Amino acid sequence: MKDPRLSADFFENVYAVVRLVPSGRATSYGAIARYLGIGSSARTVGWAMNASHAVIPPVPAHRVVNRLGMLSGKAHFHPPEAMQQRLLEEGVEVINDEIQNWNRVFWDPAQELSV
DNA sequence: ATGCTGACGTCGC
DNA sequence: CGCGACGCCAGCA
Repeated sequence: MKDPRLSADFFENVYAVVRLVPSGRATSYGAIARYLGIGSSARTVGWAMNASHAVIPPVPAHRVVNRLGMLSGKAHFHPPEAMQQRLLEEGVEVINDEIQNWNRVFWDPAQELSV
C-alpha cells in the first residue's frame, strides 16, 4: 500500500495543520510539507489547498503562503482580494500581496507543535 | 506510459 | 529575494 503521507490522507494532514494556524498568524507550504515528512514536495501541499475550498470544516487557506510571506495563491480565491482582506482583518499587515513582519507572523508547525 | 503544468523550495548567479 | 534551473508529487490530455 502507499505511504499515507503521499496519498489522499496527506490532504487531511495538510488541512489539519492549516486549521491549527492561529488567527493573526500564517505558515508556509514548505513548513507544512516538512512537518508532514515530505519536505521536498511543497507543491503537493499547494495541490491539497486547491481542493480545500470544498472541505468541511473550512480550511483557512488564506493563512498559507509561500516561504517569503507572499500571497502566491491569492489568485485562487473568490474574489482574489479575499485572501489579503482576511489577513488584514486578523491583524496581519499585508502590503502589495506581501505579509509584513513575516518572520514574526510566521507560524511553524514543527516548532510550535513540538514544544 | 509520456509530457506538461502547478497555491513551492533550494541552489546558483 | 531580482532571475534561471532542477527536483519534487499529483492530476490530466
